[in-house]
Amino acid sequence: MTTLIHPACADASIEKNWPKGIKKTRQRLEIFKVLSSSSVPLSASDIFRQLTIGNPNETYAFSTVYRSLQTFEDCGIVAKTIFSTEDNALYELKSGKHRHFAICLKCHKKFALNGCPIIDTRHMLGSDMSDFVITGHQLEIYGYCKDCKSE
Amino acid sequence: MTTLIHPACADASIEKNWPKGIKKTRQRLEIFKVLSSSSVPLSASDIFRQLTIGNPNETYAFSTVYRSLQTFEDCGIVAKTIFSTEDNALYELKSGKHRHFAICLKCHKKFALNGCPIIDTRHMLGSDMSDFVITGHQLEIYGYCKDCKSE
DNA sequence: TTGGTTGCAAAATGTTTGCATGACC
DNA sequence: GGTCATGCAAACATTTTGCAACCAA
Repeated sequence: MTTLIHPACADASIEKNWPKGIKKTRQRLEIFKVLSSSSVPLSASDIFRQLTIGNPNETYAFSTVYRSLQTFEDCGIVAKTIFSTEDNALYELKSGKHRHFAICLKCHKKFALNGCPIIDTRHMLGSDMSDFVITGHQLEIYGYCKDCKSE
Repeated sequence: MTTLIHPACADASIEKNWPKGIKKTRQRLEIFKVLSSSSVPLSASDIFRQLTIGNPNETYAFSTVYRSLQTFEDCGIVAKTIFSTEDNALYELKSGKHRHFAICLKCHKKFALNGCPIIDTRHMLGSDMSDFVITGHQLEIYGYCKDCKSE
């Protein structure tokens, strides 16, 4: 269990994006790396699997994954989402611009969409809801992907 | 455990909307009634609670609630949704027009929105996804409601 | 009557927590 | 060295399943 210069530490984006005030542990660095290398949101099990596969001689606990993700979320660098097609939470690094996904109802694969439709969300709130403060929104598009639509 | 003319059976909307081919049991009728009397999606526990409170001398099983909801969903009269602010599934009767909700991030109350923004979802799919077949979408608006925004 | 439905209990799944050990700063 | 994070196991919440008894059609 080496604590020398860990490969993950060499990554410039980690140095730059690491939240202030939280310890840089081997586990958190690895989880961050897994997240940053994925183009779609991952479940805790996805992450755990990648950790153990990628580092067969290290040990990881599921609770560490959950706690690290929670910490990252509290720091504002990770977004937790529950899609309607899954029954568990998925996590992704927050990038500057938020994204939406098209999700296949059969294979559950997710496809990042081009940007975000300019929705006049204000307009949707009735006059009786003029005091609701909008901070964000989530949009998911459902359907069938290329591989599943023919079946 | 009377099986005479049950109050729920007298309700015209149930007679009219009941899916063909599934048995009309006391439990299913009561669950349908709970769903149809709510303006927001309900969890299985919500429904179970209302069943046992509303009918103290009847017995209900949690599994019956889940199985009935699954049956209703299969028949196409109930929609199951998992909102990102909760970690469990919510159920509602499908009305003709689909709805969206504004959800308070603090108290998790849901407010039905006025209709649906006309989103050009097709436009969001890149040219590489021209063979994705869109069947629906889900939109949630997040923020803080009147009672929570000041805190 | 008969197959579908229920209640109960137990299992499966995803997530959280308590606590002693261990690692970062 | 002191504090915070980890690993492990156990708790927890939600949902699913097996099975015998029961009920609607």
